[in-house]
Amino acid sequence: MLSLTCKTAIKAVIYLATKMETGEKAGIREIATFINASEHTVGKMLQTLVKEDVINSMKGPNGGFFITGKQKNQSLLKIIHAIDGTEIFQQCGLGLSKCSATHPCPIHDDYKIIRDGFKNMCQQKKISDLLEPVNDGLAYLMG
Amino acid sequence: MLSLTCKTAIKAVIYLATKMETGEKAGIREIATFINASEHTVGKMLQTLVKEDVINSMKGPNGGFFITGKQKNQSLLKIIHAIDGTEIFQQCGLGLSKCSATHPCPIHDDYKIIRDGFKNMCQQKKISDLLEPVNDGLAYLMG
DNA sequence: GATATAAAAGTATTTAAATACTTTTATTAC
DNA sequence: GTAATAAAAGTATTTAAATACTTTTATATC
Repeated sequence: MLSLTCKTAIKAVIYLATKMETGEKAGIREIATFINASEHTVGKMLQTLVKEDVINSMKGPNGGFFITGKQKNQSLLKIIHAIDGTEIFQQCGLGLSKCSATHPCPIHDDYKIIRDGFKNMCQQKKISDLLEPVNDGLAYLMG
Repeated sequence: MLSLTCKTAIKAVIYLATKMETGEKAGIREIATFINASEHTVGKMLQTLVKEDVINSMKGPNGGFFITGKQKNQSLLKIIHAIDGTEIFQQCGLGLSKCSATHPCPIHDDYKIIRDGFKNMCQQKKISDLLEPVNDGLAYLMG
């Protein structure tokens, strides 16, 4: 459902959030290493997140990417929309282009329940929620 | 989550099931047209479904693809496993290769609930269940 | 058994996502 | 203001899925 880049984005933002406490910025290479992803993919993806105001960046020496306290309260959905677009939770389970309640595919209602459940979960989970288990060593961003 | 080919496969099998009543076989072109998919993709995909005993085929004049009454009682999951493999409902929501209860990603538990719910739905739905609304003109395989 | 039909099988191309590379721009420190 | 640093931006390549094309095999009909 989510693209690989989107999953990478979520991990990168959580990583930035773990750095927030110390006020440190993180560079592309550092982030890519920590979440075990391609530097190039991470670089491009971070650019998008900056444009969409999910995170911030500074160029130059001591520059890098960082996140504010306000941004830490953003939901997972915000990241997903920034990377994979806003249509992602509308799509038909069988790929019909115009699937709807009045022109449903055979699994329309059942799939909608699952898809909406996933969307709700992503809407409720804030970056700050996901950060805690990582900080406590109870959850991981790689491996 | 499911590949495009897998969604095509599900629609193709439902279409074959609608033909079962009359005992007719359906050719690649007919199926592809009815579910609005590429003939080539459909051809290859049907070969896989035959190998995996999800459907049957006969070569030669009056040949084509067909499904038996027993096969009509197969679950969606059977089709999904045949096309996308059996690992598909094990995968981590953030793409970690070794995500587990003892080495979880930050959304492990929440994602597992969604993923297991989807799997259960696919396990419970039989081809025969999905066929009915299509036969009754209440659900569609294209559009 | 020759012919026609339709799937099976094998190979090639296209497409979109992911990854890689290069150049430009902004910022800091000296 | 020069040099160094790091992101931004633009372009190119790789990869895997999807799609397309070609040849072979099995079956039915005459």
